[in-house]
Amino acid sequence: MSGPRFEPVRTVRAYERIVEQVEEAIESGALCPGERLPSERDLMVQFSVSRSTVREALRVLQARGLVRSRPGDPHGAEVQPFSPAALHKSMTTLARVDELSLGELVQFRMVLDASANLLAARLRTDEQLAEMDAAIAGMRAAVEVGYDAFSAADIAFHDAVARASRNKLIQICTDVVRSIVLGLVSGKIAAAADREALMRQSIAHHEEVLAAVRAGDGPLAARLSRQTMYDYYLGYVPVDERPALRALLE
Amino acid sequence: MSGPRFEPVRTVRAYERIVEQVEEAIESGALCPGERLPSERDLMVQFSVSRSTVREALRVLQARGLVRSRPGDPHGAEVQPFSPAALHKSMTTLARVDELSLGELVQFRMVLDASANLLAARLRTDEQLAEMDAAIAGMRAAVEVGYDAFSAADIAFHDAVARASRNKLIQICTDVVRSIVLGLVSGKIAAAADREALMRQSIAHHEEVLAAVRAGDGPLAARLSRQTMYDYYLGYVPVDERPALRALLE
DNA sequence: GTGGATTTGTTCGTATGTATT
DNA sequence: TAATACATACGAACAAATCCA
Repeated sequence: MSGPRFEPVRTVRAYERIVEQVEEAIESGALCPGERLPSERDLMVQFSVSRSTVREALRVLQARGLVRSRPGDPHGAEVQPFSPAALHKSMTTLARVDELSLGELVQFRMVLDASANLLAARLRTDEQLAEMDAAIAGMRAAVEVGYDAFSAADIAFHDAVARASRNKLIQICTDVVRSIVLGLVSGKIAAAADREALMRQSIAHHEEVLAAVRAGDGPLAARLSRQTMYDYYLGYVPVDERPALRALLE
Repeated sequence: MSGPRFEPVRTVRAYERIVEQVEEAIESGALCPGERLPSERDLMVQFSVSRSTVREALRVLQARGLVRSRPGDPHGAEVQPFSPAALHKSMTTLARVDELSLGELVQFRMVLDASANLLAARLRTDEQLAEMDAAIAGMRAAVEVGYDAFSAADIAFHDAVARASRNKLIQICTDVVRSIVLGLVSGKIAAAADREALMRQSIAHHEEVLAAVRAGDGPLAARLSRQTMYDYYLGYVPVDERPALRALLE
């Protein structure tokens, strides 16, 4: 005796309904960054729930980076502009609990950076080219100063390339994965004995990459960027993971 | 009168301290998936905070996908195995609030899928090759059945390739970005008049890719996979975004 | 700058429905 | 079935932070 096909009911928490509604309002553009949510007391009236429930919803929204609330602020929680912080958080968690290896992370950086260079070689503006020039000049100047300054200039170069790719997803993922990788190895690099030689070699490689980008040769820029990153990080990647990295060098 | 350089104090919420401690316990491996947190009442004793504060912390941990709590469960919140759900959520949010275009998303899929194929061509096992064969057979069988079945088989193929790349980050990002793209266009594809022709063409392309992977020709597999995806999605990408896609076809 | 009003952060107590034993 | 322990949700209260007149 088959009656009407009923669907399983998942009881959804009160706070979750609030999260959904506010999320929808923000993602649809009804609420823009800088605008304010009603106060907690107003929200408990509008949703007809208790204050605790409102607060649990706000904590979730805050964890997702959509709003921020400060004690005593009479204007209510502020809608935040999108930031990759939440993305960064979950990817960092992934790296730790799922034991993402340095090899996998560097491999992913090679993929992203090569693609960014490939696209940048065809889509870059002269202004972006100038930014890359400036970044390499910064790297050169920073060799004497120290690793932190060098790393900052290096980041500026890769950021300029990522922007020139005109793909926001590549930009953001580049940023997130890079900071995770640097968190794992920057200490070791800073302490390396041959640090200065590594820097000089890296600069030379970056100049080759930039020349290819300037010439509009995407495939060459991509290949050189992979090689550059490979050479730079190889020493910190466990031996048994190196073949996988080499597989990207074709 | 410059005194000692004091640093600004950021008052950190009580619930945030709880989140940090539990997060650290989970990410360090002290708490493993399947294990249970103490009950809310025990937690309020251990952290010497109120029930509401404990609950706000649990909501945040739940939003990050680290734990899950059910009403009435006498064992307390359960530590969850990592799932890309949180990653998926934040990337979907990014796509909506930052107005990620379909072109950018498809471009990113092309980058990921090409890299996965490049690596798979060199690292795949015979078993994974068989999985890809089976997936393509499934696609062929599904042409008569309908778009949903076809899409499922298509996903199975790309998943097999991603797994064969042996890079978890590529696997997860592939999964996340694909589901976002499909959410945007699957309705249009299912309703397309020339749907069946598209499917048959897609199958032929997938067979070429697989042949390259089987032959161990990574660069060829990568190039063909880019072309396959380009052809499949081109019709749904706005005209002004198409040049950026073509830039990946070298 | 001061004070008062308002808001968030946090606590406590209570009631209710649910899952386990 | 009953007992127990749990999560969910509510409401009142106080302290600390913020804003505005």
